[in-house]
This record gives sequence, structure tokens and C-alpha cells, in this order.
Amino acid sequence: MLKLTKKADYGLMALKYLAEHPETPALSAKDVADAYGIPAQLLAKILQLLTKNGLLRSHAGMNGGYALARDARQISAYEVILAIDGPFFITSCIKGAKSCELTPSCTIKEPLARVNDTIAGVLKSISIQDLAEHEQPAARAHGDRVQAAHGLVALTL
Amino acid sequence: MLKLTKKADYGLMALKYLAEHPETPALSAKDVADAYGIPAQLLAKILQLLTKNGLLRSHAGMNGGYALARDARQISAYEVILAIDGPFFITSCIKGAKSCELTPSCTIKEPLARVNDTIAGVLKSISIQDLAEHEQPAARAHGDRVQAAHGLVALTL
DNA sequence: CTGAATTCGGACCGAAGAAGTCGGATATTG
DNA sequence: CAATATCCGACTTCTTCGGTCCGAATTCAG
Repeated sequence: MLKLTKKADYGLMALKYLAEHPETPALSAKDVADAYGIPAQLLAKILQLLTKNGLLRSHAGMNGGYALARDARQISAYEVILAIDGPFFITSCIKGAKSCELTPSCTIKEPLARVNDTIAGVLKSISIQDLAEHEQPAARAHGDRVQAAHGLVALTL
Repeated sequence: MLKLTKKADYGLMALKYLAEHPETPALSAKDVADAYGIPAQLLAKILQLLTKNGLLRSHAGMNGGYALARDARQISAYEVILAIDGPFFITSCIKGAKSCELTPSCTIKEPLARVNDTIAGVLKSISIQDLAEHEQPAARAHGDRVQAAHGLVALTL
């Protein structure tokens, strides 16, 4: 449990691949799929999702394909996962809805919501660029929740 | 995505409930299930799992039931989730297996493995006790990866 | 203009896992 | 013995994930 879907994995891989090939104006879904052995049709739909969410720019027609909509540093893993799998919450009971439908006594999620935020913070601190140069990803400052400090991230818990 | 199963939720709730009732020698699965409106038979199996993994002590027969095997402070949310849902890895490709079977070029997981460790660290730092007294859970020191410091946890990334 | 390459978008399907149920065996106590 | 429990495996149901297929619309090259 607690694992990413393959689609999210594929999406991250594809973005990483695009980030590694900044010279080419656009890469087709097939290009990327072949590079990783991913089913092309599936990846196509994933890339469509990413473009719809503003992470990629698409261009149809011959020599068309996809390209990053922003600099690789400006795209976080969080955004990618969010775009592909939708909003995630570590607790089954969605935080937005007023408490648990049938289990109002579920006081568990309050502390777990904090864990959820922590995970989101970590994911937000990782950019596609970090994945591309797969050395130690330098943690980036992000709001007041995550702050870079000598190569480690301080998370308020 | 990235959410706990209901079973894990139930397990955490049950342990929390037990932690809140230290006076009683044992609580039956039905007792806990009724308290939260959880299907009793399902919770029963979950509690069995937890006993099998040494988190609970069980006692059959009349006035039997379950009790925490250790102090609530000595049981981490991580252990509970691990016992119920098995080992989790954020990446689809299991870290143990030698790389990705068909996609050897999956360099994504290396950075994500670090995220995985981070999540595990946070989960390990939360005890059942923290859930029971659902105030700010005091972060506990844990290994050299997670270190408590003025109410916040420092995580090496 | 025609055709190839490519994105787009929906419908569809099979497999896997999650959630929950059922039934029976065993242990413990009164 | 009877009531209360844990124990344990098999089974159903439901949802989601992973993946495929097909029929468009778009763009470019010749």
C-alpha cells in the first residue's frame, strides 16, 4: 500500500525523459514509450492528462509531440502525481468532507492528516530536474512548511 | 492514491481505542467494532493479524479479547500498517528486486526510494500513544534518519 | 490535395486488489 | 455442557488499475 500507480510512475519517467532531451522541440508519445518499454497507447493518455493540467505542451501532426510547458525545475513530482492520480489523502476518509460519514469517532485522521501534509511537502520539494540529474536532489525551499537547510529538509510535524 | 487501506485505518483506530482503555484487561473485537461502527468480522481478522505480528495479545474464551502487547508509546503507526498491509514501497518496482524487470532504464525510483524512506520515517515517529492523546504528537527520535528538534522533525533528503 | 504522423477522447475489457461475509474449528470460562 | 471468544480459510462483491481499441481532429510534407 501507499504506493504510486504505474501511471504516475510512467508520467514521472516521461517528464524526466523530456527534461533530459531539451534540444528536441517535441517528442511523440511513441518515442518515450519505446525508450522505456511502456505501452504506447497508455502513455499517450497519461501525456494527454499532463497537457490538460498544464505540465506539458502538445503539438499534433507530423513531427509533433510533447514538450515541457515549464522549466524542469518548476515542475514538482507532486504536481505530476496530482495531475495523473488526482488528489490523494492518506486517510480513507477525505479531509474535506465533514468527518467520517458513519464513523464520527474517527479521531485517527487528525494526526494522519499531518503525515499527509508532510508527504505532500516532500513531493513538492522534488522537481523533475531532480529526477533527471539523478544525483542527490537538492531540496528546495517551499512555503514555510518545508525549508532547505544544509541538504536536509525540516518538516514541521 | 497514496492512501492507506481501510484495514490499516481500522487497525490504527482499534489500537488507539485499546490505548485509551488501559484499565480493562481485554476488549473483544466486537466491543471495538461497535464503538466505531466497523464490521465486526472484518475487524476480527485485522486484530488477528496484529496479534500474529506481536502488536497485540489475544485471549480466547469468555471475557477474552485483545490487549496491547506493549506500551502504546512503543508501537508505531509504521508497524501497524506494515502488519496489516505488508511492506509498502512508493514505487511500483520493488526496491528489493533487481531493478525494473522490463524497464531497466527506470531511474525514477532511486530518488523516490528516498521519499519512501522519508514517509516510513515519519510513520515510525508516530506512536499509538500519539494517536490516543490526539494533541500535537511529539516527534520521537528514531535512528539517525529522523531526529526530534523543538517540535519538528528533521529529515535527511 | 492527399496521405502520413500525431494528438485527442471515449468506450471497453480483463486482472488484481480491497472490503466484507460466511461457516466452521478451537480455546476458555462459568 | 453452554456461552463467549479467538482463529482461519474460502468465498463473493465491488472498485480500480492497467491496458487495448477505435474513430475522430490536427498538422505537415510532398
